[in-house]
Amino acid sequence: MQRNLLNEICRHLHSAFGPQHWWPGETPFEIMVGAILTQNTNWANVEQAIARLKAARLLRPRKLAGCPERLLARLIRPAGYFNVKTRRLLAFMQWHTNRIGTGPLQALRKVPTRTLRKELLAVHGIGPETADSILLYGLGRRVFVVDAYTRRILSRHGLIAPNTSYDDVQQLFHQGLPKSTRLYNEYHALFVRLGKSICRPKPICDRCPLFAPLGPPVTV
DNA sequence: GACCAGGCACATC
DNA sequence: GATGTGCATGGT
Repeated sequence: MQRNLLNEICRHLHSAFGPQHWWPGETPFEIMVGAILTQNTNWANVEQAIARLKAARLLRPRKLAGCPERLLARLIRPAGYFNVKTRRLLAFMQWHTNRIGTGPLQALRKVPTRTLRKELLAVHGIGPETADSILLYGLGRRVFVVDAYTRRILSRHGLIAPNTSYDDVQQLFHQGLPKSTRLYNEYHALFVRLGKSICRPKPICDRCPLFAPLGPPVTV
C-alpha cells in the first residue's frame, strides 16, 4: 500500500464524519472493563452491563476483583457470553491488581508499552485487539487498534489481503500515520464509524464514502 | 426467524 | 499453521 494513502484515507474519514470522542467511558478502569465486555458484542449491550456494574457499585478495581463469579455473571448478562466474560474479567483483574492495584496509573509511566502489551496478551481472554484497546484508550499508549471493521474495509478496497495478520495490519498504520496517540485514537474510531454505517459482513459496500473525492486536509 | 455486533480460546486436522 | 466451533444477549 502506498505509504501516505492510509493517512489520506484517515484524513478523509475525519472530514466526512468528524471527531468521534472515543472511548466512551468515564474512567480508564471503565474503559478497560468495556474493552473486554465488547468482544464480539454490540456496544449498546455493553452499556447495559456497565450500567448494572455501576449500579452495584462494582465498577472499581478493588470491588470488581473481589466480586463472586455468579454475581458478576448475573450483572454482565446483557453483554452476552457472560460466563466467558466473567472469567476473562476476573483474569484481567488479577493482572490489574498485581500491576496497578488501587494506585495511580502514573505509576505505570516508566513501564514500556511493549512490556505491558506482552503481559496483557498473557492474560486469559485478552487477545491483540483487546490488549491494544486497553493500552490505547485506557492507558494512553501509542498503539493502533485493528478491529474487524478496519480489516474488512481495507480488504474490501483491495488495500490488504483478507488474511493479513493483525500485527501486519497494525504495522501498516504504525508506519503510514504520524506517530500520535491522539491520531491513533481518532482514526480507529473513524474506521469503526464507517464500518458501522455501511460495511457489514455480507453486503458489499458500493456506497463507501472512501470513494468520494478527498476533501481538504484536516488538522486533528 | 435470521442476521449482526468494537474476539478469543480451544480442538482438530 | 490453518480452519472450525463454542460462547449468548439484545437490537433490527
